This record gives sequence, structure tokens and C-alpha cells, in this order.
Amino acid sequence: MGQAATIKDVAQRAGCGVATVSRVLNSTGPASEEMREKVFAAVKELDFHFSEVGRSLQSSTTRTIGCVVPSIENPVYADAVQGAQEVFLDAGYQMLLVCTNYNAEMETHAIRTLIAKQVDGIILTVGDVHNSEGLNLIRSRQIPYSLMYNTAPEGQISWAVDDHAAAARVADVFYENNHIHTGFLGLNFFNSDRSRQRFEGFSERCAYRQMALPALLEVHEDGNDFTPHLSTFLKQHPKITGIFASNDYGALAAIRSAHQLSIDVPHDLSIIGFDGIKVGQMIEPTLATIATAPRALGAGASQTILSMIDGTKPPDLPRKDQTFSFRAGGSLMPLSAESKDDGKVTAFPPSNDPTHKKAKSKRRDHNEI
Amino acid sequence: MGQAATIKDVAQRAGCGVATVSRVLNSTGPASEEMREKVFAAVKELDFHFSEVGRSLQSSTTRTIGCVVPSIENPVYADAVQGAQEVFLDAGYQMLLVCTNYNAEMETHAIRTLIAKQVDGIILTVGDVHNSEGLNLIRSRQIPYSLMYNTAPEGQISWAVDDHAAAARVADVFYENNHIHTGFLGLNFFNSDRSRQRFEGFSERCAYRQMALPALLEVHEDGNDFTPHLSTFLKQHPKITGIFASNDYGALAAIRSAHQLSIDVPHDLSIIGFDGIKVGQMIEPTLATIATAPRALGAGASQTILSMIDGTKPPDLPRKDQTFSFRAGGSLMPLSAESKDDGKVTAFPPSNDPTHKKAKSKRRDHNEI
DNA sequence: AAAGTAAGTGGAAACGTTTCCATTGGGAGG
DNA sequence: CCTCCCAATGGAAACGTTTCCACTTACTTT
Repeated sequence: MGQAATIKDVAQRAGCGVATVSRVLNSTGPASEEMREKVFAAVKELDFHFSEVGRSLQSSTTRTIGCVVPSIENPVYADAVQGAQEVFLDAGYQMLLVCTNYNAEMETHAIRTLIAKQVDGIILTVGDVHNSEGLNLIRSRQIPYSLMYNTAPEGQISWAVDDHAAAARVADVFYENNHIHTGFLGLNFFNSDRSRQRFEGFSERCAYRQMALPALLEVHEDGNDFTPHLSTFLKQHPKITGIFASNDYGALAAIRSAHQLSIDVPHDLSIIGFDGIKVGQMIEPTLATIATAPRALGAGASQTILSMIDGTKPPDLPRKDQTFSFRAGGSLMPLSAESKDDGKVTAFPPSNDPTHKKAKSKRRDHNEI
Repeated sequence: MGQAATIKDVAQRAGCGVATVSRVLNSTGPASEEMREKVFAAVKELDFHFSEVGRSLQSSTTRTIGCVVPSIENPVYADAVQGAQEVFLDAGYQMLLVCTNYNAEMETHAIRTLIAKQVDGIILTVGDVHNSEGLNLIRSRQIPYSLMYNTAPEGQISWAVDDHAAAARVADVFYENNHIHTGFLGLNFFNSDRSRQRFEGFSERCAYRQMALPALLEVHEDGNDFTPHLSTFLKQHPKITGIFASNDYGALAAIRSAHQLSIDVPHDLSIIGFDGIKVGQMIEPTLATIATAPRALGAGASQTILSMIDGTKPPDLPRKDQTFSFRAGGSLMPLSAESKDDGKVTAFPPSNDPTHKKAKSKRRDHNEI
């Protein structure tokens, strides 16, 4: 009852040496049937279980993987983490989770500790992929790792959404729906290279399409008092008919603020989000957005690591243009005037949403705001 | 460059014994200034870091905590996990995370492995608190643990919402708003004792108030094709004017389905959720719900464990009636007819929502469904 | 001057495994 | 009957730490 039994206790109880116990229990090496039975009996009586710590020291393997992400309050990361965790668990690995809260120092410290704990691999999303002390440590130690949600620098593996291309797709969608004057709502714009990449991809495609360059509205906290910002923004840019938010929460906040300003979404203003969180399809209007597959990314990154560990062939990264898809929704509506009718469709697959309405636009009167 | 340096390498390089290196680096025991410098130099040159595995074996402590929850796709658990993780990280512990997907077998297996890895404590939400093999293992091993979100059996510590009382509060709110005929929307009703507790608390208070007993509608998956179920349900129980959903996602799904059935929320049907997820306040109408503080629960559970480990006084559990609060929202509207006007207010603190509307009820015509 | 103390140091045991190696005994082949 | 081989087994080293203990040395005390 006191301390946990060790292999020595078992050996003593079974009347044999520790080596024999080890062999019997791990089915490695020969043992007489008689001895086997005695060992199993002793194990049962003592309720013996191997100490993974002792094992790890001997085998220099821990069956533990580190996972470092900014936050799991964001469902995108939560889903990715859970997807990863399932794959690892199936393969007999457990996962040490660290949330850095977008803090570079914590990131470094966490990674250092993970390395000290001798994790067998690390799966991570860093704040700045070109300047991450932790990432350098991992690389110099040659620990198997895979990035997630970071745009991979030359020669590194990252399971990520192609933010640039996805944002460009949003510009295309706006273009096809005749929204020429657009805004970009940037959350965490300076903490996250993702947000910046999206703005860049969006802007470039707007330029290419000869649309107006998007106006940038950055917001810091989660839409606490977002309405006045939106109001000012729309007054400054009265021609805007479509807003691209850098994530779905931003899009939801925008819809709500518009509502409070008596701006109807989508009739007066179309909004497109990014991520494809579940609730986007549970609200009215449903949210047009870039749908992504966080679980799949997490799972993919895990499999990459597993194959690095056991030396098998790693899974192929998805084609960049398959890391996202546009999902139509009620928050986006074509602008009917000067319709260019180029024959392209609005609803891209996968669209699960049959409620896309076609009410006609009554334009917002910007002075009423 | 090859293998990571060990304390022996450092000792050799510094020209001393391993004991001295250990003493210097841990500031335990005496050492001459000269020797200290040599050791630090060697450490720097070799980029030495202690192996936590070796340390753990010697100290039989791992500075690692296990965390077992059903899923972090549910933001309630995600927040709790993150809250816990931050507390642990501050105290120098890292956290092994396992999501069980509400599967009892995985739960047991995960806990067994955590014990084998010699975690210093475990924080967990189990499926059935009275019949959890894993929980029994933890208890028999005398490992510090704290439950989360489980109703604590006699003598055990659990940081949990008082589901029973919270659900009773919902019944009170319905009563005060003259909703006498209500329904309960149960998600995961048979996998989760939480859901059942809420139904129980709700029903009992309805009975006490002499309201009609709530009709039960159970749903299994996340509202995929929920609308027909709601339609049937409302046809079977035409008098229902208020629905209590066992979590906010259920409430959102109900609002959406009602919308598709041309039932207006809140004019024709009031809906109250449970959990208080962030998006509930970002949508229109805002969601009336039971607000809970998952981060605080996670943090509290962590602190309990930390104090068990170092023998200090554990934090007090919150008073049961402070584990939740009713949050008013646009999805709930008083029923004006036969108003009993007992003088009680509708908006309970903490209400962050000024948009609670008072449009008058135009009753739903049940035959049109 | 003898004895005691304290600082500085290294050797070795211990933590719980796995695995290499040596030892034993018995059966088969010469 | 002697060898040889193989199955069965146990001892001991190794993994990387911490810590107990013993041993110097040098400095105080009487």
C-alpha cells in the first residue's frame, strides 16, 4: 500500500531476477511457462505497473510530444490541438500542452522546458517563424517537429492554411459579387503574421482586379466597444460595401455592430470572415467565410512527426489551394447595380448553406450613421 | 554537437566531480569561486541543460500535471483547461492533456498512463463520477487530484458549476417572465451527468413553482438536422413558450431552427442557454443564458492541486450559488398576458447587455408549423 | 602545539528500467 | 560417453541526476 511496487519487488515476490521479470512482461527473450505464471501472479498481487520515468531514462525516449500554440480559446487552435492529440494518443503518445498567449518569452521558455523533458517531438505555432528562439533550439537539437499555421520558410514543414491565397479568394468573391470598395478588419494585426498575410493577399488581389485598395481597420481586443470604431471607419470610407474580417469572431462582431448602427447585413453591407468556425453556420444570417479544417491540419502535423520518429514516409502536405475553401453564407450578397455578369458562380463548394438569399440591395445611406 | 551534454561531461570539462557541478548549478552546498567559474564556463561551452528525466527518477517528482477532459472543442472545457494551464505554468509545472471524447475506456487508459508517467497531480472531468475506474486508481494511489465540472461526491473536491441550482434559477426566470409551459433541450443527455442534473434542477423548480413540468427533447448530434425535431416537438407541446437548452450551442441551434420554422425568437418563443459562451453576446438576438466562469474553475482546481503538493492551505471553493449567474439577453422576453407582476426584475446581474427589448408578444400560431 | 571546526571536494549509492553477458542445465549429435 | 548447443536465468552495467558520506586542507580555538 505504501510506495508503488517496482520491478525488484516483483522479482523478489516471483522468486527470480529483475531481468526475467522484464523479459516476461515485455515478451522479449525466453522464459519458462512456470516462471511466466509466477511473474504474472506477482504483478497482479502487487498491482505493479512500469514506471515510465525509469523506462525513459534507459531508453531515452519518453512517448511524449510537446505542443505549443498561442491559445486554445480560439477554436481554430483548440480543434487543431485536439486533432493532433487524437493521432498521438492512438500512436501511444501523450501530449504536453503549452499556451503562450502570443508571448515570445513564454514560447522560448516553454520550448526549453519541453526539450529538457526530452519530448520525442514538438508540434507548434510560433509568433514569428523567422525569428523564434525556441524554434532555433529545436532545430539545433534535431528534435522532430512540425509547424502548424505558420507559413513555412524554405525547407521547413508547416501544416498551414495558405492565408495569402485564401485572402485573394475573398477578393475574387467580392469582385464577382460586384463589391469594389472593401475594408479589411484586422484582429491582432501586429501579434500575428497570419493576420498580416491575409491583408497582403487580399490587397494584392484587389489591386490585380483593379478594385479599390482595401481600407484597413485594426482592432485590438475582442470587439468590446467595437461599434464606434466601425461607425467612424464607415464614415471615413463611405463607398465600402464589403468587409473582410481576419477571423470569424471579428466578422461576428462586425455584424453585430452594423446591426446596432442600423446597417443591415447583407443588404447594406456584406461581410466575409475567416476560419469557418461552427457557430458561423448556426446564426442568422449565416456567415460567409473561408472554411478551414483545423483538425485535419493538427492531425497532419502529428503524422508528420510520427513518421519522422519511426522513419517512415511522412504524409504529403495538402496542396496549398486545398487548405481552404470559400463557404457562401447569408452575410454576403451580390451588388446588383452594374453587374458584370461574367458567368461565375457565387457559391463555392463546400457550401452547406441553402439559405443564401437573393433579396435586392437597398443601399445604405451613409449620412444616417 | 552529437548527443546532448550530461553532467558528467560538464564535470570532466570543468575538471571536477559531478557532485560539485550539481552543487554549483543548483546552488546547494559550498563551492569555491574558482570552481564556480569553471563550471559555468563548461556549461556555456557545452550548452548543457539538465535532463528532467534523470532528475525525475532521482527526485520522484516530474513537475508535470495530468489533465483529462472530454473535449476541448467545447469552449467551456477549452477555457477551463487554459485557465488551469496558466496557473500550472506559473508554478513551474507543465500539463499533459488528454481528451477522452466522452469515452470511458479512453478515460481509464489515459489515467493509467498518466500515473505511470508519475505526474505530480491530476485535474479531470470524468464521465460518471460515481463509477470511474480511473478516478479509483488515482484515489488508491493517493495522487493529488481535483475534479472539474463534476458534482463532487461526499468528501471529494470538485470545482464545478452548481448545475442543479443554476437550472432552478432558469425556472425562476421563466416563472418571473410568465413562461409557464417550457421545454428542455438536452444535448448528450446520456453521456453527461451535467445534462441530466440540469434537467433535474429545472424540473424540480418548475414543480415547486407549480408550472407545467418541462417537456424533454433530447438531441444527439450538434443540430445537424435539428429543425424537424423541433417542429415535431413544438407540435406535440403547443403550449410551450420557453425552451431551456442544456448548453449554448443547443440554444443557438434552437434559435436557428425556430427561425427556419418562421417562429420568431423571442416574440414567439423564448430561449435560455447554459454556459455563457462568448458568441452568445455577439449575435442577434443576444442569448439569455447561465453565465459561468470556466477559466476561474480551471484555475481554482489547479491551485487546489498545487496546495496539495506543497502542503499549503488550499483555496476555498466558491460558494455554490456563486458558480453561475443569470445573464439576460434578447432571446428571452416576458410574456405580457396574465402578468402576475410580483415585482421581481427580469435582468439579473451580471447583465452586460443593454439591448433587452420589450416588444410585445404576438403569439405563435401553432397550426402554421 | 594539539585538537577541533568548517569549507571544499569527490566517490558512490540510489532512483527504475533494459540489455549485455555469463552461468547453468539438459538434450541432441558424434 | 563426451561435446556442443540452446533455452532459461541472474548479475551487473548503463541511462542522468541528487545526496550522503568521507576525505582533505586550512584556520580557529584552547
